[in-house]
Amino acid sequence: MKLEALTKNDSKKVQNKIISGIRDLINYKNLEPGEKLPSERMLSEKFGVSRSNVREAIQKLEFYGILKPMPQSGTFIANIGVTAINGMIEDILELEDPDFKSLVETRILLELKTAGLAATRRTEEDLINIRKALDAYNKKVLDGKDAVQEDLLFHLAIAKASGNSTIETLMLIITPGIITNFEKHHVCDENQVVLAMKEHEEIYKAIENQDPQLAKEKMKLHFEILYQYCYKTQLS
Amino acid sequence: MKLEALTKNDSKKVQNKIISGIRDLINYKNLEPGEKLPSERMLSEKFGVSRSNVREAIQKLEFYGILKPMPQSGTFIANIGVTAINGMIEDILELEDPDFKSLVETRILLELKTAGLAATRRTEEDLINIRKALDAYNKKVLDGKDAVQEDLLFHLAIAKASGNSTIETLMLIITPGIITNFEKHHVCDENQVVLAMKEHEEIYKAIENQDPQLAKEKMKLHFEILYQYCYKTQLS
DNA sequence: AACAATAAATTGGTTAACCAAAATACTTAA
DNA sequence: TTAAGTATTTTGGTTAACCAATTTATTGTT
Repeated sequence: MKLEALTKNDSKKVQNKIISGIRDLINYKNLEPGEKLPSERMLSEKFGVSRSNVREAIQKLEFYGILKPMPQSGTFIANIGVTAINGMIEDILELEDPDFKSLVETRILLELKTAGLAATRRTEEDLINIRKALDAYNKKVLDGKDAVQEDLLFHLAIAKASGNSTIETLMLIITPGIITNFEKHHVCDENQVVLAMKEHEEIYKAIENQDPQLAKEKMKLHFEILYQYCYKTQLS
Repeated sequence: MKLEALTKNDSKKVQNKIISGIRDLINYKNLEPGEKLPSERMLSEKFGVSRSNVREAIQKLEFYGILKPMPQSGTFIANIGVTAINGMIEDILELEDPDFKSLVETRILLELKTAGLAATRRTEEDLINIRKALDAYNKKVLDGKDAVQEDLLFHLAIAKASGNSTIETLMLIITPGIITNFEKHHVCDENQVVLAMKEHEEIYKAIENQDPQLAKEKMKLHFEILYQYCYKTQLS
C-alpha cells in the first residue's frame, strides 16, 4: 500500500482536530464568555500544527460567530456561553455535505417565504430588478440556451426583495449546491424550462400586485415538479 | 483629524476589493466554468495586496461554493456559470449584518419546519438527545439560573432530528446572532422561561408521538411571544 | 513525427521572521 | 501608597522565503 498524501483530506482532519481542541480548551479551562483564547502561537504549539492552520480554524469558527479575532489583542470567545459553544462545535464537527434532497427541501421552504415577503415588502426598485432577471431568463430560453443561472438569479432577486437579509444570506449559501446538483441530476428538461417562463411571470405579477398569498401559491406550483422528483409525493 | 488605523474596517474593505476584483477578472477574461483562477501570487500583485489577503478572500468565496482551491494545482471556479457567479458575488458584497427582526423571522420559519420534520423522521436516538437537552433546560430554570443556551441546544437537537442537514447548518449559522441579540434585547423574562418548560414538553410529546401537525402548532405557540415582541402582530 | 523521459516552472500550502498596536510590567515621582 | 510615565512583552496581522505536488516545457529516442 502506497503512502498517499491526501492533502485535502488531511487538511480537513487537521482543522477538525484544532476545532475540537479549542472546544476542549474552553471546557477544561472553563473560559468564561467574552474571555480570550490562548494566542495563535500557543495553540499551534499545543496542537502541533502550523499557525496558519490555527488561523484557518479560527476563521471558520468566526464564520459561525463563535470566535472573534481582535487585532493586536487576542481572539475572543463569543458571549454565548460554554454550553452553547460546546453544542455548536459538536454539531459543526459532525456536519456532513448537504444532500440534494435536503437542499431542495430547504430551498422550497425559503422560497415560499421570500415570495410572500417580497409581495408584501417589495419596493419599486426591487420590482425592476426582478423584471430584469425575468427578461434575461426568457431571452436565454427563447434562444434555446441553458438558463439555469438566470433562473437562480430570478429567485435571488426575489430573495433580495423579501427585505430579510438573513434569508437572503442563507439562499446564497445553498445556491451553489443547488446548481451543481441540478446539473448532476439533469432536473431541467425542455418542457419545464418553457413552462417556467409562465410560472415566473405569474409569480412576478403576484409580487407586483402585493398579493403574498398568491405569490406563495404560484411559487409552490413552480416547485411542484422538482419536489415530486425528489420525494415522489405531492408538495403539501 | 487623526489618521486612524481602522484595521478591522480596512481589512474588510481590502477583502471586498479582492472579491470584486476576482469577479471582474471572471467577467473580463470570460473564464469558463471549471477554469482556473490566476495564481494567488498574480492576484496579490495585480490587486496590490498581500497573498494572505487573497487567500482569505478565496476562503470566503470557497465557503459560498464559488471557488475551490486545489493543492499544487490552482483555484478552480465552480461550475455554475459566469452569470450566477456575477449575481452571487454582487449579493455577497452587499450583504449586511443581519438585524434582529430578520433573524427571528428566519428562525421561526426554520423551527416550524424542523419541528414537523422531526416529528416525522426522528429516531429513538434523536428522541433521547432531545430529552436530554430538555432536562438540562428544566434543571437550569428550576435552579433559577439563566438557560438561554440550554434553550438553544434543545432547538438544535430538534433540528438535528429533522434529518435535514442543510437546515441544521443554517440553524447553526444564525444561532450566535440569535443569542447575542436575545441578551441585547432582554427578551426572556422569568414568566416566559417557566412557561417555556411546558411548551417544550408539548413539542417533545408531539415529536415523540410523530404528529407533525401538532409539533408545528406547539412550536408556533412557543414563538408567539417572541414574534409579537418583534412585529407587534400575531404570528399567522 | 510521435512518444517517452526528464528537466524546469508553477501551484497552493507551510513556515518563520517581522510589524505595529495593544496589554502588561516596571519604574519613578508625588 | 498611589498615580503617571516608560519600557517590555504579547498580540493578531503581514510578509517573504521555502516545500512538495503538479503542470508544462524540453529533450531524447525510436
